[in-house]
Amino acid sequence: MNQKLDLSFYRRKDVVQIAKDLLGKVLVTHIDRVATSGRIVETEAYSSVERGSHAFKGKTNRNAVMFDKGGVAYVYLCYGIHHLFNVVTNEEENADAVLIRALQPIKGQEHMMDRMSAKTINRITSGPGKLAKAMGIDRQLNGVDLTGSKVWIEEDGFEMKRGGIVKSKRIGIDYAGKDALLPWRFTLKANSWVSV
DNA sequence: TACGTGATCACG
DNA sequence: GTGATCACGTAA
Repeated sequence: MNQKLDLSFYRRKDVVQIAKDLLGKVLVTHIDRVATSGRIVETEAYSSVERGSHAFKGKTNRNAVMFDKGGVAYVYLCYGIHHLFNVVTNEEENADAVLIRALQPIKGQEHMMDRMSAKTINRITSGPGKLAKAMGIDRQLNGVDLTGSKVWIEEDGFEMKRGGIVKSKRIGIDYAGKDALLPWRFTLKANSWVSV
């Protein structure tokens, strides 16, 4: 049986390290009696002390769960269309989070294709909006406990290769000025499921 | 490159 | 109330 990541994983202080550690882990959802899972191949770290983060300007209605204790989901609607799934980290009032940007499908591929109205599985979870839809994630999961029964992240014995992580700047946050240049996006090297 | 889409937030 | 903005995806 695979091992769910526990609260001690999420409540560490170094969100950049957590973003790296999440690569190779498996995101699992059980939603509407449908089970899906996929290996995490792309993440981005967000810290409340830099302009790229939703929490930079303080607590608002939307970002409130980012200020919770680590180990809950932060899900919000982006551009009126896409749900984006984040993992809240660090201790209470330290509003750090990791955006999950791409997965390699493992379980429930037929269901993912249904949800996406897609004919093939190809690149169906390569991007944060797409993977949320394919996994059945929406704002109902905002604030949900990541050690519960709807959504969690687990280990399955997958071994990360040495030197297998590529870092780059984060996507789509040009408004953050020089903070947009921070190399806080992490991908699995040469993995074809990474987003474009 | 351009734009749909709707919640959210900072103004009054 | 109102308007600008947005951690995307797809089409062209």
